[in-house]
Amino acid sequence: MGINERKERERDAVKDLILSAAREIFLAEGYENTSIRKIATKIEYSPGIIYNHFKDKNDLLLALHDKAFECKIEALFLSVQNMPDPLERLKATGRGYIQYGIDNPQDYELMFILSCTMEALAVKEEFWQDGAMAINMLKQNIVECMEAGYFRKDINPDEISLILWSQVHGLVSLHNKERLNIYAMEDQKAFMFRSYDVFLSMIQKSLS
Amino acid sequence: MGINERKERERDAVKDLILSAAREIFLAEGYENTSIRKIATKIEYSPGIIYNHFKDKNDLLLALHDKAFECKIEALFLSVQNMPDPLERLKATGRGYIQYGIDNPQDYELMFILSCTMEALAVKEEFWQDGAMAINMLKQNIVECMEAGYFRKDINPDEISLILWSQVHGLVSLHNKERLNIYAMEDQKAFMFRSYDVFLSMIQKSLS
DNA sequence: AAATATATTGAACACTGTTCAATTTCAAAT
DNA sequence: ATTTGAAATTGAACAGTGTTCAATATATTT
Repeated sequence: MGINERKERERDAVKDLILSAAREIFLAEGYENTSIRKIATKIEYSPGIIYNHFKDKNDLLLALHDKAFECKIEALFLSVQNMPDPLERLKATGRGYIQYGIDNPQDYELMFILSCTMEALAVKEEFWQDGAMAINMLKQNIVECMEAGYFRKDINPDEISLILWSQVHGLVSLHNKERLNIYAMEDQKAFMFRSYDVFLSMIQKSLS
Repeated sequence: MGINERKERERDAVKDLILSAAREIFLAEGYENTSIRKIATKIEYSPGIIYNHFKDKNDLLLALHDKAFECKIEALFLSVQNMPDPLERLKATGRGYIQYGIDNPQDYELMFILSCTMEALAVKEEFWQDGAMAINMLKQNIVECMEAGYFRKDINPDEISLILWSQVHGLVSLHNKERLNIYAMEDQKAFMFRSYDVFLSMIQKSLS
């Protein structure tokens, strides 16, 4: 039955069309300005079509979230995978996270700030697997730092992972939400990375 | 001219009426569900009245932001003001910040996450003075820790203040936005505070 | 009592997410 | 070739949103 397969392909094509139009609008105009009607107009379909492919708007945004995780966060871990030194890898991951976060504020919001994505997961009674996966990579890296002798053996990887994640998330989100303007710095981003490096040296010193 | 003063009082009374109704709805239903019409209905006025007192919705939310800062953040610094030991004061401030943030997620969003407040300030070409004030208190506290011998003299208070702020903001915002559910902990809040204490001990050890 | 100034209204505009009966499209069965 | 049935698609409708503004009501001054 090749016909059913073709139909399924056509269905998926429309879904992809919706998603890429949504992504374009979302990146250009942000969460607040991404409307069902704008997406529908862009792909020259009726607004109703979107509800044949997604339960609601949150569900559509969750699909964008998934794509962002797939493309970017996984790429981040891949890009440092070849670094043999676990501590250097840990440091580079954080720097890459910050850089990605400030370069892609819309995606970052979707993944780590907006409630709609977590609500869409809750409706489907699903777990935030993308997030869990990323944190596991981080914890694994911390364990490797312990095994390599960089970190004491009596530390708790869960706690350290939360400290590291909170630090970089704090930096990115305060920056993206314009809260760092109160630091009258000539180069705000350089100030962030400098502070992150200080943080890293504190980690290294106190955990060794 | 007592009449003009009375008129001004009446104007302010309506403004306060709007603000307290807005605050009630905002706290109960959150940012997304706080509408001009809901506020107007609650105080039994026409929707248009709000625009006699506020430029737009962002401006109204900025007024709520100001109140939240006035009531809570200033209270936080006051509550620790009497602690003679600067390091203990610094630690307590962070703990108080986290506690306030997770106890008052709506206010926290208004102050440190939402863009609407910073946009309202930008329109008025104003500076985020509330934020700057709070960070200055923090920096002052860090300087006192240096003077008391807790911290090395060669550290940069700006960088350390950003590290401290990012850490607690990261914890609160990840928690409030449901991102910490991936840590399958029996008591998530206890895990946060435990991690914060580990962070503090790291700070203390590495900066001394 | 008339004129002025201010406060307040509520309809209108252009949007929003979502639903659903009606329509179109198209492959399968007769 | 025509009917049947199922799927895809539509677009109007509903209830909501922020915002504007001419019209109205209220209160003060002349």
